[in-house]
This record gives sequence, C-alpha cells and structure tokens, in this order.
Amino acid sequence: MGRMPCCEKGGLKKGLWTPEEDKKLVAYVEKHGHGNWRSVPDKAGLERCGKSCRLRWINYLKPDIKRGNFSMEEDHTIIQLHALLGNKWSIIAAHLPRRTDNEIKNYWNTNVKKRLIRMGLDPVTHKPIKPNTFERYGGGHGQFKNTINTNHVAQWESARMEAEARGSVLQVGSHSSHQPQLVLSKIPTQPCPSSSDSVSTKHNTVYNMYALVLATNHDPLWPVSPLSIPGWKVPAVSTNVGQFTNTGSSLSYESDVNVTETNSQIQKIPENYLSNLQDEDIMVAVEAFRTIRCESILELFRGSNDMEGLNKQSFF
DNA sequence: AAATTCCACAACCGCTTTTCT
DNA sequence: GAGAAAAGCGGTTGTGGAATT
Repeated sequence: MGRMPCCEKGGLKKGLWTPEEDKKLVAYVEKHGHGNWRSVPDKAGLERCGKSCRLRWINYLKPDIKRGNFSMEEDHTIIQLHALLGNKWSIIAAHLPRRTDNEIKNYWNTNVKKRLIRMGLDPVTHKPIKPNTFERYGGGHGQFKNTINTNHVAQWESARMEAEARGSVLQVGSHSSHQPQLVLSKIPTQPCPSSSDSVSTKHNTVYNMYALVLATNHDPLWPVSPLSIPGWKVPAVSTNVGQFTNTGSSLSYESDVNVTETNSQIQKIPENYLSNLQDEDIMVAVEAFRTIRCESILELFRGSNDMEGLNKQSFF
C-alpha cells in the first residue's frame, strides 16, 4: 500500500524502556485510555513510535498482566493447545488468562520447545522424531507424573487430522455431562475465493475455520470465551443450534430452524457483543457448537492413561 | 577476576488483517 | 469500493544478567 510505517520517522528512541518512559505511558493511558497509538507518543511526551508504545503497553504495562513463572497447568495447556493449533500464540494466549501472546511465544521458544526436543519429539508435530525415542520417557514408572503424556498428544493429533479429512469433529472424553470434554469443531464461514480445498455444503457455506471449545462444568463464570478465534462473535439470545457466517466485516448467525435460501434468517450481531458476553451467552454458544462444557483442556489427559473415551462423531 | 558462553525475555520488524474515511 | 491508517500477529534480534571457563 505504500504507506510509511509509524516507526520510520527518524530520531525516535529504540531499545529497552526506562522506568520514566513507562511512567509517562502508564499515566497517559490511565488518563486517556488506549487507542490511536500513533498520536500517543506526542501526547505522552515520549520519543517512541506509536507501535512501540502499543507493544510496551500490551506486553508489559497493562495492569492485569500476569508475569513470572508458568505454572504446571499453564505449561500443559500451552503444550496441548500448541499440538492442536501450532504457533497461534494469540489464540493460545486467549486460553491462558492474563498471559500475553509474546510471553507465551518466548516461553515456548526458550523452554518448551527445547524440552520437547530433549524428549525426542518434533516441536512442530509433537510426534517422536525417531521411533522408540519416546519410550524412554513414557514408560509409565511415575518418573514423569504430572507432565504431559506426549503419546496422547500424538494420538490426538493423528485422530484430529483424520477427523479433519472427513470434515468431522473430534471429541475426547466420556459422554457424561459431568465429564470434561474437548471438542475441535469447524466454524462454517462464507466461501472464500482462495479456499478451493474447503468442503462446500448447503447454502454455499464453507467450513474452513476451527474452534477449540473450552468451558467448565463447575464454574459458570470462568472467563474463557467459547470462541477461540478473536473477533468472532456469537448470538446473544437463541435456543436454536445454528451456524455462523462471516459476512464481510460482521459475523452473523443463521438458525438451523426454518433455514431458507435467502438471508432472511440471518441476524446481525452487535459490535459490542463480545465485551458484554454473559454466561448465558456462553452456554448458547457452546450449545451452538454442539459441545458440552469442560473444565479445561488439562482434564483431557488427567486420570486416563489410554485415551479412554476417545471417539469421533460426525458433527456437520 | 576477567572473558566467554548461555539463557530468558523485551523489543523490533515486516507482513497481514481490520477499520476508518 | 478504494485507499490509508491503525491494529494485530508471528518470526527474529538485541540486551542484560547468570553461569561457566
């Protein structure tokens, strides 16, 4: 597009932020809020580019950021989500409250990645690099109790790919509504010109995005959106299981009931919907994806040494 | 004690996507 | 609808402290 990047202006400071600069930025954001970062440096009295200010705020200064060592549970979540999603740091971060994508990315590159390699696992595929290498670590003698069972991850990934090839959803866990489950499902979207390999279905809808649905049976206020993909929104009130369609800049909801060939059943979702997401809405969304709620992805491999309850269900 | 290496993490860079006009 | 600006994202690099030689 030929526009000048905001940081191209000469004479701007780079490198580590000083405490004084942090104070200025925090004071400015607390007083005026964030947004329009390009104008922030001038108004805050900083010799930085707007992009640098934005990153500093998002990754370091924001008050609700959790810093410090990752817990065992966070570690497990990262590994398992990475096995499913790859380097989708922002999506992974959405499932780790108060952690930033940058922090998770750094943690992955400096810690987890090396650990997987040491264990003989490919950090990209999470599968053993060489046959038998894994046995040294997965022998079940308690040595690695409470660490991820990477055999499970490999099995999961294999089953997921198979499910994907068939356009189905992969589900882990028992069918009891009290047992935790994880469902990886496809989000239906409008046809995209470049997605020629997607699966076309009725109403010219194409399933070409995934949602990893996580929720809890026990804590209805658990602050995790059922939608893993930022910016995707769900209907506020509905008792029908439906489909989501991406209509340009907005996402709409199409009910299964009385679906017609026209767009008359499509209802617009308010832009401020996500920020006002209520537990009731989460329930609707989860229902919409035909899933049940689960404690967390960590529950997947807890108390089960052999992927007990693994099954695949046709979803769409 | 000085030099070197290693490591974690903050920050930058370039690109893409979304929003605004 | 087009172009510009802003925001978002992920890969990579730079920096400083700790550990090692």
